[in-house]
Amino acid sequence: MNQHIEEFTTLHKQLINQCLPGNSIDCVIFGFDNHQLKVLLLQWKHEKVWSLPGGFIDKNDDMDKAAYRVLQERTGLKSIFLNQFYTFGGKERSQVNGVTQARRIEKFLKEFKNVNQDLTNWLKQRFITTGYFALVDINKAKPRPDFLSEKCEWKSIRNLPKLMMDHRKIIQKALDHLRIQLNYLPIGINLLPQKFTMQDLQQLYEAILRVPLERSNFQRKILKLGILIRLEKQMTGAANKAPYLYKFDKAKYRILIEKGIGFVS
Amino acid sequence: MNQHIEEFTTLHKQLINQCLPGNSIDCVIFGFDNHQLKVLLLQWKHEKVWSLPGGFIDKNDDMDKAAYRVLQERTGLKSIFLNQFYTFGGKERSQVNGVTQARRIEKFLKEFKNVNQDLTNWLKQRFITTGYFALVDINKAKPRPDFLSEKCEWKSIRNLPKLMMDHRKIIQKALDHLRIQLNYLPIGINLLPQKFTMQDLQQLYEAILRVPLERSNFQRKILKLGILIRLEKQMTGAANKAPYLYKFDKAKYRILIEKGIGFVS
DNA sequence: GCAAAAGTGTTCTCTATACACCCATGG
DNA sequence: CCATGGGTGTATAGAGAACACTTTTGC
Repeated sequence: MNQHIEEFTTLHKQLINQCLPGNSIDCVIFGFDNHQLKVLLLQWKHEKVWSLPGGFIDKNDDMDKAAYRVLQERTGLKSIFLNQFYTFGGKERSQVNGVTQARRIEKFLKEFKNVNQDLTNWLKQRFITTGYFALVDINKAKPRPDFLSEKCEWKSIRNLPKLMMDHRKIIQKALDHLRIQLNYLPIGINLLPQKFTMQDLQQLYEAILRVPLERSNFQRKILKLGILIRLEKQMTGAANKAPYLYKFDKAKYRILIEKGIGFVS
Repeated sequence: MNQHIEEFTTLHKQLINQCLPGNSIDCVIFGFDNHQLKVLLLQWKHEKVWSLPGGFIDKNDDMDKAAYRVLQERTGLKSIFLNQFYTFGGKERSQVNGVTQARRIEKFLKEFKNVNQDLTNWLKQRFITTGYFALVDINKAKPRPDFLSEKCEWKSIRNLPKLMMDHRKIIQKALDHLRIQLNYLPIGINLLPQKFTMQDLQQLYEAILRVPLERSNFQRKILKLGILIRLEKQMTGAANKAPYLYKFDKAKYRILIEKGIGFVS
C-alpha cells in the first residue's frame, strides 16, 4: 500500500505540473492471433470495466510522443506502426449508460486515503482525447498493466467486454479507419510474424474486413503487388500440400506505401 | 477604439472562464472559383501574415460545435459540409521560421492598452488544435473578418500567402485528406452551385487532384455513378455546342456516400 | 488411393484508357 | 463552312470474380 501512495504522489506532481490539462491520448492497439483481430485493453483495479491504454501529454513533448510512450510501456515494443486517427471532443464523452467518469474516479481514488484533492479534480475535468491506432505482432508484445490497472489483456474485437466512457466508440472508429487503410495500403507487415503463409495473410484480411475472400484470387492479387518474397515450404505434418512461407520485401513495401490508389484518368 | 476595449474585455471573460484551455480548432474552408481551389484566410490587424479561421471550445459545447460556429461566423453559411481531419499537437507548432506565436500575440495585444495580462497569458499557452475541413459554395459564402482581423479573403491554394504558425501544414494535410476522400466519395455537391456543367465538375476534380483528366472518360465515369440529373442546355453564346447543365440527385448522392470502394473479393 | 489444402489456369465480365467520330453553335 | 467544344462510340488492355484443374502431403 505504501508503494501505491508513493506512486500517487509522483503521479500527482507529474500530472498537475507537467502535463497539459484537458488533453489525453488513447491507443487502440491491434494484434492478430488465432484468426482473430484483437485489441489490447486494461482493467482498472477494483473495477469490472475495461479501458483503452491511454496517457497524458507532457508539456514538453509532442502529442505523438505521448502516444508512442503509452504504446511502448504497455507492450514493451519499440519499433511500432502508430497513426493518429481521430480526436474525440464530445462534451458528454466521459459518460456512458449514465455512469460518469468523475464518479468512477472519485470512488476509485477513495481507496487510497492519502490522495490529494487536486489530483481528483485534475482527473475529473473534461478531457479531449486523441485516438491513435497501432498494429503490432501479438507474439512480440508483452502486455503490462499500468499501476492503476490490474490486468492488461488482448480481447477479440468480436467480443469486447464492458468499456468505460466512449472507448467502444473509439475502437469502432479505429476499425473503420483500418478498413479504409486496407484499400490502398498493404498492412500485414505490422501484424504478422516475419514468416507467414498466404493463409495467415488472408485470414488477417478477412478478420479486418469481416468478409470471406476467395482463396486463389486473393493470392494472385497480393502476389501481384510484388511485395512478398517466397521462402521455403512449411511442413505442417497435415495430410495436405505444404504451403510456402513468405516474408515482406521491406524496400518494395515502403515504395508501395507511398502510392495508394487514385482517381486518375 | 472604445469598442475594441469592450470587445477585448468580453473576449477575456469568455476565454478564461468559458473555454477549454490549450485546445483550439482551425477550419480549412475550401471553395472553387475561376478554375481554382481556394481557401478562406484571415489577416490580422497590424500584421502581414495570414491565418486560418479558428476558435476555441466552450466548456459546455462539443468540439464539433465549435468548428461549426467558426465556419458559420466566417462564411454566413448554415448548412455545411464539415469534417474533422487531424489534430496537431507538436510542441513547437506555434513557431515558424523562428517567429513564435507568443511574441506575435504580445506585440499585437500591446496595441490595445487596457488588456489584462491574464488574456495575454491565456493566448500564449501551448495549444493543441484540431483541424476541420469544409467544402462550400464560394458564391453563397459571405466572408467576414472577426474583430481581431482586418481581412477575410479567398486565396488560391496554388499561391498561398505567408501563414502563421503551422497553418500551411494544416492546409496541406487537409488537401491530402480531400484527395483521398475523392477516391471513394462524390464531393462536388458542396463546392459547386446548384446547376453546373460537366466541365465545371471536371475542372473541380482537376483542381483538387492536380492532374488533367480525359474529358470523355470523365463524363462517362461520373454519369455512371447515377447521381446527376441532366437539365436544360446552357446557351453560352460561344461558337460551339451548348453543354447540358446538371444538378445532383441528392437522394442517390446520399446513398452513394454510405458506400465507398472496398477491397472485397 | 483418398481427403484436404495449395498452387495454377481459364473464362467471363467490367473498367479504365486512349482516341475517333459526329453534333451543335455562332461567327 | 469552319473552328471550337460537347456528346457518344469503339477498341484494347487490365482487373476482378467465379470456378475448374492439378499438385502435394500424410494417412
